Amino acid sequence: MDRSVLGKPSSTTSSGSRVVDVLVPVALDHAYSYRVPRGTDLKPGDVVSVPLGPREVTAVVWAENANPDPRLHNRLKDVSAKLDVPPLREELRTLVDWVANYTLSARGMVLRMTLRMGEHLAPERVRLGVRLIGNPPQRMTTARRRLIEILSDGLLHGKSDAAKEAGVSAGVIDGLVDEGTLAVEPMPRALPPPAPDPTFAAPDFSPEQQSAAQILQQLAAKDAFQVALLDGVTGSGKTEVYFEAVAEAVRRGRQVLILMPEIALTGQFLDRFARRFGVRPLEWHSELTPRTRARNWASIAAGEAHVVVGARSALFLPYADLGLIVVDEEHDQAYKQDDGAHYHARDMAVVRAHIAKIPIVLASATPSVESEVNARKGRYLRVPLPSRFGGQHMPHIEAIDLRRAGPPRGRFISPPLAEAIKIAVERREQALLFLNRRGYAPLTLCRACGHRFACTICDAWLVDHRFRQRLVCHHCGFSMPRPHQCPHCAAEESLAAVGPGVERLQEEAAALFPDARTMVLSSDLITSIETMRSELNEIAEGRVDIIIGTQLVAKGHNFPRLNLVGVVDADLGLSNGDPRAAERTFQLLNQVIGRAGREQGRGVGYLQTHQPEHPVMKALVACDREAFYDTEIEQRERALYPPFGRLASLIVSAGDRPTAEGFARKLAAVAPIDERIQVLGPAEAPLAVIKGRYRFRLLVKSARGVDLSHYLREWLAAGPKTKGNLKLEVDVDPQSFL
DNA sequence: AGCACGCCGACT
DNA sequence: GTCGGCGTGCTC
Repeated sequence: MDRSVLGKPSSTTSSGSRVVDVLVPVALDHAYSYRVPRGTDLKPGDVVSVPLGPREVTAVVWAENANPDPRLHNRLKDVSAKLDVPPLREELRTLVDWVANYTLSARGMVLRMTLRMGEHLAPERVRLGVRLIGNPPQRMTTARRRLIEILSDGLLHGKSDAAKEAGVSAGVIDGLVDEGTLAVEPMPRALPPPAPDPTFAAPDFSPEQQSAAQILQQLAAKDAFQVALLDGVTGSGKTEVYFEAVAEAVRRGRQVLILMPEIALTGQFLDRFARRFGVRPLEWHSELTPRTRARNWASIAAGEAHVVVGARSALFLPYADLGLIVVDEEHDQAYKQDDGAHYHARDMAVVRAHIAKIPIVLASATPSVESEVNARKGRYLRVPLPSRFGGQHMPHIEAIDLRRAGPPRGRFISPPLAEAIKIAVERREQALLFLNRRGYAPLTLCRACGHRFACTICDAWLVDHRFRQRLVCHHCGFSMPRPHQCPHCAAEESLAAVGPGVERLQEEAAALFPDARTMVLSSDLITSIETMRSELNEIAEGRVDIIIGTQLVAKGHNFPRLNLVGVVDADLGLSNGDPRAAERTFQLLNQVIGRAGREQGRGVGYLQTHQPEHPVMKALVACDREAFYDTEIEQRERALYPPFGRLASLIVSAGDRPTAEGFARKLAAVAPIDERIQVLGPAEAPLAVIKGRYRFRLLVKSARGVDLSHYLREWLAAGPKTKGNLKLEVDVDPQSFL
């Protein structure tokens, strides 16, 4: 039969087998075609195993292919197997395509994020159990007797559990099986964990909280896309309020995703959830073991997991029936992923909710300027929680003008702040000193010749880490022992630490308050989520008087006896020329100071600053959030910065300066002309060299409604091709300008 | 992203 | 003579 005459679409090759397009989880944008073995039925979304070059990969059927490319004629391979997991729903496949298109990343790399389950997706290993079925053996030994004793109830015991309990090896069991005394049987599958119970503990709300909770609950009761901005000050009970939306979704039998900045995934939060719902939610973050990861993945896909609390990667999981998304601390920078695919999990969460036609709650005490503008324009539903719960007061905030009341040379705690700490410690309250700088000192120099210690492969100073006894580069991780001699002029013991880091601050605090117990909380001193959880517990139990922390301490932990927060260098984030510097500083300082006075007493915050007249400081001191947003929004609007315009950044890097610069210039020269789009640069990137790679940046700026991704795609397709060690990184909607 | 293939330095 | 460094290019 002549198919072309009939014009009938056909998904069969000349040899008669069907062909499907399969998206493989590698850096490829296009799907590959595979033959479908006879007797196998495959639909889009099915998870399969396919041969790819020399290996087998887990991949997903993306489409039927009626007309396989004839150039592939006999190079088509067969799909190896269809895996026994639920197919990826169309909703998720659309999200993968959408995110890849928007961020200009390969679709295969986005798919990979949904398949992040390790290579452990093999069917749950059947655990073996052992049971007493026959007479005692001919030869009785002490080991055998102990084992039989444990199994004397006639019930099925886990094989390894029984051996462990009896203190014998598995060989003893096998011996008794051969004798007919014991039998080995498969254990029934463990029951799925119990569902969260929406009625487990009814919340005790203030009228204000009640009405906010009611709005969110109504939102969660509808199968419609709607973004709500839950806008509540620190301590207003935001979490408990959005739990009511979660409760409603659970009642309706739908799944809920709660996204959090990774570091905020604390035991405290899980306990709070358990207090409301009777069980802990399912966790998803980078520290899960492969086994747990696979199990959680499967339970999410099967719809057995009801509520998932996860870091940004949890957004791409294959939920069986997602009914609600919550993005906690929606303004947090940690939602932006910058290695590999560049995406903002909060924005992509809104996209997923839109595709799935479900509600989404963004929660924050200091919304991103983007979300604030969306709420002001009515695109998002604002749900306000304006006051603290349970009679708590907002902290009283004061600026300490370092130009007048600064500390003595070489010290960083000003007299007024020191006095306040002294009083707090005497009252047996906690104090927090906040400084967003790891290590002991950000710069080391030689007093004799002025030599400064810089990283050899980055454009950055080496940071003194006294605790580790090393000088460390914060960009590439390079480190060297702290020398005693200047490598430049050979002077002995001439090196001076310049500027403060948290370790140096601890030294100063210990000298000022010798009887106080201090603790440094800094990401480089914390090795895992578990150790962080235990350190936070120590603080919560009151075993620390003065906490000295980097921005790690800003996240949602409750320190019950903390009433004083001192910001050691409030200007730190403002100086780097980044258009988001003011927003970020405002959010960070607001959050840090908000740690004070949450449980008892009235919190006080001190801002050590050289510019008390800066809009950020003024807004913080006056507790006038609106004033900050007003000025910030006005400035963004005037400069056509996001959200009033769009940005993309292209970073060209290479092992040598001329190669990087030359390529960046060639690229800029072929940028298509479009009157709505400006291409700025190339200019040396703010961090001009990282890991020995020279970096140049192009900034693309456009009006709000422009399809920047499309423009970039056309441009890059026509532009020069990268080769050798030349690298081009595209970041649509960049958050950081380094 | 892997993984193989390929072409130049120090060694069982 | 080989082992192995990582540059380059392909994977239906």
